[in-house]
Amino acid sequence: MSSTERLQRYVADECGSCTDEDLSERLAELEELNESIGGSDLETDVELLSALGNETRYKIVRMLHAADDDELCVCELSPLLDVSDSAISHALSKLTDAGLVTRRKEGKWRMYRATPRANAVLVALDGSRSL
Amino acid sequence: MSSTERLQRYVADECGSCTDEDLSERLAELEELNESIGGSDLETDVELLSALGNETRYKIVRMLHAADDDELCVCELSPLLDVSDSAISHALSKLTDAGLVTRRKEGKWRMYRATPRANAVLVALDGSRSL
DNA sequence: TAATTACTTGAGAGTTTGTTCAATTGAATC
DNA sequence: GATTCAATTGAACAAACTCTCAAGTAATTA
Repeated sequence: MSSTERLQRYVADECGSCTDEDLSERLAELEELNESIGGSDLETDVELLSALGNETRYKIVRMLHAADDDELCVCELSPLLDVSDSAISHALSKLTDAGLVTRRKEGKWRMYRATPRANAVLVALDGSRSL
Repeated sequence: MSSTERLQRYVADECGSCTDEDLSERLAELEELNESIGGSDLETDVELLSALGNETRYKIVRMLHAADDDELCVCELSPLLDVSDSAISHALSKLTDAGLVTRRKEGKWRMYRATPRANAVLVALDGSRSL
């Protein structure tokens, strides 16, 4: 059974009948919904979301966000996270790739800061918690 | 080398010196940053983000979001996703658990709708794309 | 009531992830 | 220049994920 046959039965269920034209029309409508995803830069968004969807990385970004527009170095993050420095470094690397944090060298220290996009997502999460 | 020793050297680097009291103070400040995460319901947020951080599930939520406040049934999602119905069902189940979609029975069809929180997160992603 | 339909569920295979350990880089200090 | 220090990188491996297939369930239809 193809998935469009099922859709045809669904449309028939909805509308009383479903010609092949009706089916094509509905498929076109759905295709349009799908097109609208095109404008959303799927790959980038999924990378961002999966980067943030991990406890260690989420905590890091939360801390940087809570630090307002201040930077923190790895040595400041480390005491509050119960994973190795190596794990923190891997996490920060992934977060950087995903566009959630930026990195700056300061002598032998590396300073990290949450990006505006990271802040926007966290604000949205906080604001939508009670919806 | 403990991570607080390194922090002590960092604070000394910043301020010229770092007594044990200075160190305690800085640690307390960082602890406060960490406390502020408490109010964010870490587990729920991470579950939500990791649920959305997958191509199949992201596409589904995007389609439901693009359908505005309309519901879609599995049979409408299926033609546009190149995975099995079973995979779609697994995906929808995870999205439901994460609070991103709601489910309703309508005869033999199952209707899905994006939650307000899902919509809020997608709007934030769209709005922050150019930041 | 037997068959069909629309999905869901569970098991299992292959892949990806997240962590640690060991080694390395680049900067500062001795 | 050798050493120390902060952080990164790569390898390795267990744990978690994502998909498919096969079987199951609840609703409709014959």
